[in-house]
Amino acid sequence: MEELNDQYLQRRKKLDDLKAQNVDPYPNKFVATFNSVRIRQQFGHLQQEAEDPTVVVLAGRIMTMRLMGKACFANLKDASGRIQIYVRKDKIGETEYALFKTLDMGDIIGVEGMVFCTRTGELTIMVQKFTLLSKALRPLPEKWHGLKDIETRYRQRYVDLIANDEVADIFRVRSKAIKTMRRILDEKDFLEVETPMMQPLAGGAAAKPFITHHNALDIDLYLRIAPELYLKRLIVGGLERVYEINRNFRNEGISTRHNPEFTMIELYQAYADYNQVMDLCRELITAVVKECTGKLEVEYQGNNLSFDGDWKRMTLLEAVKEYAGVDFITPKTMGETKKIATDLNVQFTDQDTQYKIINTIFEECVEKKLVQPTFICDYPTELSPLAKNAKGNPDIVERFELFIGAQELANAYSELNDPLEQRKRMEQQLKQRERGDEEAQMLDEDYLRALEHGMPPCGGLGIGIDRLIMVITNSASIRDVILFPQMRPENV
RNA sequence: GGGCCGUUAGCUCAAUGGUAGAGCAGAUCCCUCUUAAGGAUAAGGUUGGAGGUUCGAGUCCUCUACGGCCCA
Repeated sequence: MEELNDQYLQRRKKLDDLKAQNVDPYPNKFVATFNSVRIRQQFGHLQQEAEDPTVVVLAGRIMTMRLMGKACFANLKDASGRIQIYVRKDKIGETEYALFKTLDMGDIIGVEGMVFCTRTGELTIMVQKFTLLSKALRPLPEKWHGLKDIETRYRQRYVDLIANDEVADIFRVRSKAIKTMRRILDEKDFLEVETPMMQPLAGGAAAKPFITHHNALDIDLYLRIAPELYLKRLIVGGLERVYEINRNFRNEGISTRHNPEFTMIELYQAYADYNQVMDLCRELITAVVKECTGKLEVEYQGNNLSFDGDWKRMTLLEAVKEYAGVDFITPKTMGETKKIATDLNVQFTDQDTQYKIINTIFEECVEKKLVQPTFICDYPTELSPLAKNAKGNPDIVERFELFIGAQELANAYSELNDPLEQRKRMEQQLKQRERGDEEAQMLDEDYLRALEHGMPPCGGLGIGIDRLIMVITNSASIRDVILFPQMRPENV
């Protein structure tokens, strides 16, 4: 434990004094009849200096105190907002008032009293009785500037939430966004399911997994990088429409847009293809934007994003042509491709295929320009081992990714349901893995067995929830939309 | 992994290489419509850590920890 400062010691002394006076500083419960927002709703009409005889009871944390001799104004904060209280010696009596004066900012109290409106027009509770509900031993951050230090804000999110009112708003939006998606999918008869987080094979995406160990079984398990292969097993099983909202884990770097654990919604719809999934994707995101912001325009990091109407749709090669200025629609030789990449300062290895290099050009030169919602379609087969080929074109799959604010937000395809083709693709992946590509996928025999039982045609979609929340809350860093982002451990 | 920036009182921030300061919070006192309440007094620091240069280091150098931003 760090060294105790003067303020901590002061509060410890007050705590001891309270106990000596038989005041319980941590009582078991308190029944409130109101919260701050309901008080505003019910009594907001009160004119200046008017009062209402209704007795209200509410609880909250003392955020500010203005002590004036025999009377004190304070502000309480609860989950719904802040409300002013007014405590007067002549109303609560000498002993109680003396006790009130020993309270500190940060203490949690319950109050009972009547609502009135001050001369300056602020709705206030005239306290008749108060109860200490929890003594705070640590001081609050600066009341005007709040808690600014980014490291402390992430490490001690509880202090961040107490001191900076707008932080909770982000997480209310997050909750609302997820509820909206659930509601829409439930209306469409999707079944919400839970599939393993610990998997014997980490499949469904190109990413490095975390490894853990099960002692009783004495086997290594991977934290999942995606739920895809399990959800599609459920499609084989006949559930037809399933979705899961949960964490994925990827053992990669941490940045403003990557957290090792992040939240995805994945959904699969039997008998649909990627075009239908594209409509569903747009419907979901549009509804979330509308529900959370009230409009279809969003200000994101200096750009005005419009979610109204149809969203731009282009193929990968069209996007590379338009935004990187290089035309791969007319076929190029490998030599030409490498020269173009070199000219664009895009790095590649000798083992990279042509499409791999084009994809890298896309990632480096195009993604950052995809600010407005844009569907990129028709990905190369070799980079999409779980997606179904476009009709009559073995090089291209029916797949799209959605980009918003220069970030990949969603990924979807018509799911590959040909078990023999899938085996071939997984064997190719395995070869790449053996050549040292750590992100190439593993061969999952049980998944192939499932496909051999017959999976209906199916469209699948994954949406990165954290990034979606970043967009609708105009957050620059993924850490601002994750309550407890991953940090290097501190020395406490 | 590389580059740049940051780390000073509980919090928010100052301080040409020359006595580490302010506001808020805390303490004591005054104050019954304040709201960043006000007034008075006193107190609060191993300047992230370890070395080095210097008569003298918060400031310059090296290493290191943590964080931020950018690049890979």
